[in-house]
Amino acid sequence: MNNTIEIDKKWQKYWDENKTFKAYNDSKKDPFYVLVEFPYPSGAGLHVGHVRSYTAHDAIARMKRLQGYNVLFPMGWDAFGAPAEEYAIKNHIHPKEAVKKNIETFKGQMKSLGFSFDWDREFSTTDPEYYKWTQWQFLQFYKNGMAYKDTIPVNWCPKCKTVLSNEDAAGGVCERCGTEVVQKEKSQWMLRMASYAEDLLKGLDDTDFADRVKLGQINWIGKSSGVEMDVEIKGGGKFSIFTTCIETVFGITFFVIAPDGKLIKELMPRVKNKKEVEAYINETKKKSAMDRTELNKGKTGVLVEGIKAINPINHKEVPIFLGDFVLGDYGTGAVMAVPAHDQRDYEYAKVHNIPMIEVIEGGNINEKAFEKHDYLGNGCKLINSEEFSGLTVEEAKEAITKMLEDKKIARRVNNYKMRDWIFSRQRFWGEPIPMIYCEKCGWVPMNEEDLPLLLPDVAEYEPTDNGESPLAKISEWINTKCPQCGRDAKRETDTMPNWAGSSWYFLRFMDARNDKEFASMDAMKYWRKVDWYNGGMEHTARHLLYARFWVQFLYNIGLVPNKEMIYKRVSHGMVLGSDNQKMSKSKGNVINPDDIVNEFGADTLRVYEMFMGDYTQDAPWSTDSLRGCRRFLDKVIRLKDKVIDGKNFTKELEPVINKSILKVQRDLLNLGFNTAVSQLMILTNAMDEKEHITKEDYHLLLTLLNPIAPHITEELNESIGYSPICESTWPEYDEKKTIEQEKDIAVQVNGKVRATIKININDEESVLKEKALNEENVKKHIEGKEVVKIIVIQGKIVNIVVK
RNA sequence: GCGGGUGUGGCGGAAUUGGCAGACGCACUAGACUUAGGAUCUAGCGCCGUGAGGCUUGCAGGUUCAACUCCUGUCACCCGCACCA
Repeated sequence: MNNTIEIDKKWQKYWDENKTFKAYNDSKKDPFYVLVEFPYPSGAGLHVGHVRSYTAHDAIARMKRLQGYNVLFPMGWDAFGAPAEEYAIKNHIHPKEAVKKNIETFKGQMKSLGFSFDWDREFSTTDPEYYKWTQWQFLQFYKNGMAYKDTIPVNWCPKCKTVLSNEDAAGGVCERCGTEVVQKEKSQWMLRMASYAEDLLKGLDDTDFADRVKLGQINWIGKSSGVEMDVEIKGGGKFSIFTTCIETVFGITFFVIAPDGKLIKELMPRVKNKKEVEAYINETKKKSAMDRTELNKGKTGVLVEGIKAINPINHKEVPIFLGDFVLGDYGTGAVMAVPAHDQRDYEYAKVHNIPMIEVIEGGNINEKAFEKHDYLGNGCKLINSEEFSGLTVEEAKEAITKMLEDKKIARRVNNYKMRDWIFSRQRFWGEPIPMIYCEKCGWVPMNEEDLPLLLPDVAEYEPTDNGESPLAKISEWINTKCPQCGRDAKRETDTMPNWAGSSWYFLRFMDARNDKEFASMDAMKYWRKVDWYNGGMEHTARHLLYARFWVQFLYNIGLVPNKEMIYKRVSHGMVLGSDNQKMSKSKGNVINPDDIVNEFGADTLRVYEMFMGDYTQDAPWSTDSLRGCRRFLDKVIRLKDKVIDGKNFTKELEPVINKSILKVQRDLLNLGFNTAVSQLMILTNAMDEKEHITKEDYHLLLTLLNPIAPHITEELNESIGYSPICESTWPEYDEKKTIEQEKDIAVQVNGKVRATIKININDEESVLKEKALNEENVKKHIEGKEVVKIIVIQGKIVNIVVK
């Protein structure tokens, strides 16, 4: 059949014209919301990797519709961001033109693959009708004290000329261009995400994310429970440290404070070796995050002369050091150092010749001890710790904490690695932050009714070296009036990060055309939440965390019905090149889905990508295997020649038919797409073995295959005179009929298969024993031996144990 | 270093509660039909062995009538996080 493309087009048109996949907000049916991450519409077009996850969820959506659900399966565009902007800089056109063109390409490709998206809900994050609400939500953050401006050392990418969030600069390297990130002091808009750390952790209990996704979130939040303890400075003043090992407090031989923290600034007047200390502080500033972690593992630092701390537990005088392994923005920016029992402290002490005090038995002061790293939790006992000596680590932890708490010099606290969200970008192509700076009133939010604050049309989009957005050059845009006092004022020129628009788009899909609210509470209450959300593993730390934070905030101010609006999160594996490497232009191993669709048809590509392997694992591309899937579809087409009239299933096919219904519907909901296809092949083969099959047999096969291969199945189904599958229902299976009456089972002697016997499912145990013992080969193997026992598992196996 | 994951034929991969390991497909081999075959059909296809049979799920043990599956130890590879106190 070489009119595959025509068939594809015919049914795509049919679905479009009949609005087959429209989701209704006023339906009496049960809702089911399937979401695939909306793509960034790049110039490269759709990737075969997109096809994998979209087909998988398209199949789920299609089956769920046939099963009577009101399915919401939307698609849109996450179109703010650097690539469109870079394209615009190069070609001197407005990024929105590039975005428009790319969206057209993507959409055309998606339609050619027959994805059952409800296109009536389509939008782009760059639409003013959409980003109006992103800006509006920012104002809610601001008005609730959740957005603030702060001057902090931030990650700065010298190439992209913009600030990056901690998440974007993971590993000390710019996420986008790979350039080493440097630290720069800048005034930035921040969202108080750190204050949601505990809620984001707890909220995971109300979700059904895949384990690896949950772990990704937990790791990123990075909770650690410990004690914050006040330390007096000799001659007045004090500071606090954070530790998770308070039981080692008698082993303190020095303290280390962060060179980039506030504490050293406060102490500076009392420091005797100011020059040395200042030099070290400056040195640290110059170091990028990279230097400070990867390259420079050695423990640099300097003694702070003239200042001594007092160990609160035994009042011993202890020196204070500066060391860049202590971070200014984590914990209190100061640590107690117990070199006898901590790897880092040990290394530092060695470099700076600081004595060590052993306080836990068995925690030898040598490098080997740290390899074991196991004094915790194995009942080791304290020594050299006054009245606490002899207690186990666990007991001492509690007892010392209690004692310090009672004396009011320590508190139990939790610390989190996750920081506040740096929300400013010095780029053109993002949502303008709707804030105005007035000399008299300070930062003032725009009036909500003046939103959206549109991006202006300008000629140049280049970011500037001084760290200002290109918007800063457009004076007619910047200059405005203060909404509060009416005086001359200036707009914020920074824009929002790429993650803003994607933090709430799934809510907008629930009510995409609402021009009064970002989404109505009624619509959100009807859909409840995203039942099933698919996206790449690379987004589990950032996007998912941002989105959950955003939603939790909206929930707390009463704007969404649930604290978690995403229930299940699954992740697909990558489609690799046939050389088992990540697809890339430079490697020349890229497969363009358009080429495949044009040569083999959309259904072949869909079936292949479902069949290629475990959905959650990476899988290499194989054009040979793809051809095999085309052959499978050809076989389904040829099967039509065997169809004769008949309203019932062929009797002998009933077991495999019922089994297939069960397996396909179960597998589609358990990410078992490859085994669902395999079962459909088995069913096809079983039908193919028959001289004739009934129309009903054939219709059943086509219905089960329809979610994965929707075009060809509709065409064949129509050709035997049935009404469209997309308007009919999913078949029911009969549990009883899935069981075969007769089957072959194995007979083992001492666990080794020696024969197979034909049995009836109702055969008694004694009958099975008799049948087994009558087999020639079985007789041979038990001859002259004593039969100890015979294990019979009904309908499965017989095992004869002999001695 | 910490955390997680994965190891099954030539390849992609199957295997509810332990119950015939290798489903399904690819590649390959032989044959049929053919002017032709990248079509279709038939048969074969884990390894060793002519055979009976033996061996086989990274490796080594253990539990069991029975282990890819459970337990202990171990190796290899991959992916996150990483001076977070």
